[in-house]
Amino acid sequence: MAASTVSYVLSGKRSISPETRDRVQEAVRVLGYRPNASARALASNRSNVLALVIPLRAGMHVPVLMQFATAVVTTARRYDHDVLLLTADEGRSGLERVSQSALVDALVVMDVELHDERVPLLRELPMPSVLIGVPADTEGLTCIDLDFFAAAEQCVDHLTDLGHHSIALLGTPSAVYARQTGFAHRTLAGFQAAAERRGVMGIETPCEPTFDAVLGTVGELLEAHPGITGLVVQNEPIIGPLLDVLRRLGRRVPEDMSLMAICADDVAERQVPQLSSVTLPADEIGQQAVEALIAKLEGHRTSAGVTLVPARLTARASTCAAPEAHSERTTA
Amino acid sequence: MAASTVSYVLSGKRSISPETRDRVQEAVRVLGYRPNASARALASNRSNVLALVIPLRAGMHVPVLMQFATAVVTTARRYDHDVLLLTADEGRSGLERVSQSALVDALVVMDVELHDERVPLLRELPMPSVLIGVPADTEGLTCIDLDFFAAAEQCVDHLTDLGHHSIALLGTPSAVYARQTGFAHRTLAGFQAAAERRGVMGIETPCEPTFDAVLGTVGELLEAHPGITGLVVQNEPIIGPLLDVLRRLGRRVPEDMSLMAICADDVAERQVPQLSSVTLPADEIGQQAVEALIAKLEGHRTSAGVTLVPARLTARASTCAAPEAHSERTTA
DNA sequence: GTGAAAGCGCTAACAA
DNA sequence: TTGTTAGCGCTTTCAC
Repeated sequence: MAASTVSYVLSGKRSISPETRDRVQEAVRVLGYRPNASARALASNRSNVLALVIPLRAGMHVPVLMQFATAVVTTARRYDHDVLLLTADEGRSGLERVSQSALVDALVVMDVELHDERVPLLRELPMPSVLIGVPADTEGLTCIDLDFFAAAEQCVDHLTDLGHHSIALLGTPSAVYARQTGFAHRTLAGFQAAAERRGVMGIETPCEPTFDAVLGTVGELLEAHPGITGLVVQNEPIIGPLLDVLRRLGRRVPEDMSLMAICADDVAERQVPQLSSVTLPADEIGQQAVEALIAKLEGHRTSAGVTLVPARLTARASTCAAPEAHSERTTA
Repeated sequence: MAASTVSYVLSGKRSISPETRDRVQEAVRVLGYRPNASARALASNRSNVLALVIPLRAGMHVPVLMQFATAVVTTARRYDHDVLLLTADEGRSGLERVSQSALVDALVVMDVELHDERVPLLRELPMPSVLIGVPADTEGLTCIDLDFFAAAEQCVDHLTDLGHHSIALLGTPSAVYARQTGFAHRTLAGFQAAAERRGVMGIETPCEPTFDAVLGTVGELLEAHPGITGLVVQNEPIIGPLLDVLRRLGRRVPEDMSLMAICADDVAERQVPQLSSVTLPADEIGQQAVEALIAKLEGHRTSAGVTLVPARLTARASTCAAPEAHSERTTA
């Protein structure tokens, strides 16, 4: 019984007679044998580890990140890979380190900015990568993300169809826009485009995730634009406070104010009233990211490029027809 | 110039003449040389990777987990280690896999239950580990956690000192108790012990993290025990809804109802009013966990055993003297 | 203070 | 279908 035979039984890379296979498997079981990961990686030039770069920066909402991370780890395990956790604060050097030392076979990069300094590096690295998010120049990259442009459009369309003429986007904290984070920008663009296309007034404002900030932001917003009857929120942590603030301001949801969110379904359903929303399918995106990487690793000729997961809107209890009193036409 | 010389320059494991050292470092810089991680691990029997087992189970609050994870990664990097992310749903087999294949050098295990099935395994594995959390039998283990017993005691003492005689603990979701998660149990025990010691009435109830659940739980609680004037919350996601519910029920904080939380300081400070709290120093705990592991890896004779980070209470705006109207003595 | 050489435990090409 | 063998790229002992 040669060592190579064992190796081949375990990897299935060549055909083995049933008897030998069984004998090997039995021995493996009895001895509790596990191949040494480093030796295997050294010999095969594959570590079977993926790097996941998670942002730990201002304004990122943690539960969503965790949902991505979970999906990535779970999917990676399905393809017999492990996941090395990198924080974005190591920046370029972290990516260089883990790829040049061959610690990992491939990279999943989250929280991509429009002009992300890591993007040129990713093009050069001798290693496949997938971005969760879309930078300005996607040449040579594989990106996957929710179609935030369409998500915002659908929100505006839904509200406009209900007769709302004055709509606001309550966005992410301003730091996120300042960094030119892709998803926030694409949402904003979709919102503006749809408002213009539908001929309704669209106002945008960032919002920090504290109760006072929500109170202040919404207060000023409604003071400056009293005719607003529809709100689109892309900022998970403020959803709770926002509902509270609207109550305090005497605006009932949805009778006086229709509310839409771009967030995970379970978050939308947990609110009172349940929110009409465009779902942010973190599981699906994380899974697709890993599957794209695995395909690349296996040398499949994958059509690189940008994959946008279609936006799916679910109408729930937080949106209804615009109140008559406010339905005089207002144009942008 | 022998390969070994380069190795020694990089590791500093034997003295090198300044000239050779400089020459090597210059060459490394120019060529952008990085040692191959697998080869290094194979030869040295050290992967320089730690495993972090993160729970993704019912009732765990995500931002806190992320804070732990960040602290672990950041600290690990300071000691030149990387972090492999495991989810708790792989259970024992995940730990066996990464340790027996020598993928990692050591383990950080979070979300430990009182009778955790992984604990016996950790004792047997040929690899150091640190638990964040404390199981029932800590023989041979290294554990680190906040002193939740003392945390609860301090909350009760603070409220009792302010003249409150009837106090409730609004705990984690019941699934967390059902799993006998260590931190929840120790908090409960500390709450009961302190209430008894101080001769005040202590009522405990779990609470699910939805608005309706909070409304229901608190409603029933105050109906059954109208004399309650002090609340201790160990359940971060319900803090916002709870403040809202109390407002709806016409109980002002702190005039009618004093409120204490066991949570991260920034969470307490973000509320309106700012909450008196015992801090949950996830950074500190995560950092200490990694440092304990590194010490073990370096063969330091570390006093294994349980390290409880002392509870630190900060009084803020959510607690005050018990209202006169309710201050008739009530005993348990 | 430096170099030479023997592995670390696998995989994969080559032989049979 | 199986065995033999040459590395993979380092670290570390041993010799100088």
